[in-house]
Amino acid sequence: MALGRPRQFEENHVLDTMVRMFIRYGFEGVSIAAVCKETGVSLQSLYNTFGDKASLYQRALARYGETAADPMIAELLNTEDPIKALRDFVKKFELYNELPEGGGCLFTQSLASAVGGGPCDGAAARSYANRIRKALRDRTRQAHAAGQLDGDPELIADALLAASYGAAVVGRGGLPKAVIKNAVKESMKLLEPPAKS
Amino acid sequence: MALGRPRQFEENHVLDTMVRMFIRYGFEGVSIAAVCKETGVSLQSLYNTFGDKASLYQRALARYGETAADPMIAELLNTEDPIKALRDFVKKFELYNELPEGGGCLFTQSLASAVGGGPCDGAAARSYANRIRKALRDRTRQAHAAGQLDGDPELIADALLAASYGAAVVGRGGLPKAVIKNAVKESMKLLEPPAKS
DNA sequence: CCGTCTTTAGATCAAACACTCTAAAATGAG
DNA sequence: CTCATTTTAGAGTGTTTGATCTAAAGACGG
Repeated sequence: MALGRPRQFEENHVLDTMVRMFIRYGFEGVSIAAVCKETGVSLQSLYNTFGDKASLYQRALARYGETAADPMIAELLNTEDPIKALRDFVKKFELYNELPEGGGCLFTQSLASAVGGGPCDGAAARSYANRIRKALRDRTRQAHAAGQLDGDPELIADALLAASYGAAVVGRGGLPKAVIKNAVKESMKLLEPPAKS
Repeated sequence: MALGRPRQFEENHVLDTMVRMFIRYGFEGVSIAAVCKETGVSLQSLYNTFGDKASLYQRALARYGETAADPMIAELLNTEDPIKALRDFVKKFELYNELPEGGGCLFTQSLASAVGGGPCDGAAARSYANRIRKALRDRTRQAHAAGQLDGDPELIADALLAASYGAAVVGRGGLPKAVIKNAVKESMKLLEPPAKS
């Protein structure tokens, strides 16, 4: 049977552009017309491909998870030395000091502004948060078992999770760069080995 | 001379309602018509009193600072024992676990979603962040001088500042309550006295 | 009661919004 | 080529938006 006219755009490329726009302007701040102009995709094609605006936002969230969160989780889980994995995770907070204009973390924004039951529900961001949390717990438990970590692994994991959202807000908000730098230093203190007795 | 017809609303009461609405729905998610319906104030009166929507948002930010941030800063600065002041500050993070539906911190939301140069610029939230930061530094320095604090006071102050934004996001986003609880416990560890040698 | 000033209420406006419709363009199958 | 199928382009839908305009309502000084 006939396949019809082929698409003139790449789905993932369009999604990446939408991710950037949603991060910069938020769900309500991005109009469908603006997406068309920015991506060059026609209005009807957008609706054919992604459905309505809420679905479009969900697709962007999923794409952001694949391109931004998944690699981070993978690195956190795959680095052999658990304490090194955790320190690398924390070190990355400093990237929020180098955000381009309008840059940031889409999940953090979604969590911070999601209205319950609204069109841009934060369920996707919450799901990823729990995955990251689980990964952090795995690694802190391993580091603890290896004698590399002082204190309760689960407490430390949650402290790092919360700190990551804090860094995202501080960086996006344009607070002094020393804030993240210093917060990273203090988070690193949570990842020090037990004092020798 | 004549004073004209007196107002049928209290400015601060209207602002408080708008603060609640902006926290819940965000800048773009609140329509002027919705504000009129919610506050009972007529459209023209809103424009006469507050100006356009951007000014209205700025007024709401200012009001939020007066009612929410100022008392917190005051308590942080006025509690005699510096280490107690800091611990009370951190303990309050747990309030983000008890947010009403659609509740949250307007400053955190503003920092996380402010678009540069847009109508809802994050300057007010940034200004308050710096005030809180300064207050935290003052108190950590005092605690350090009093021998109540181990580690660099400025680093600890920034770690607490970032942690507070993280807690706001975690609470608003509806992550498990253990996250904030555990993050608070770990933040408290930064506020422990030096080990006796 | 009489002006004068201010606040109200409601109609109104142009622009932007999410979304749909219609028809032309572009491909593969037969 | 011809047909079936899909994507495209662009006009057009009704609604909502932020903001303005006009006129009535309300309170004070005289």
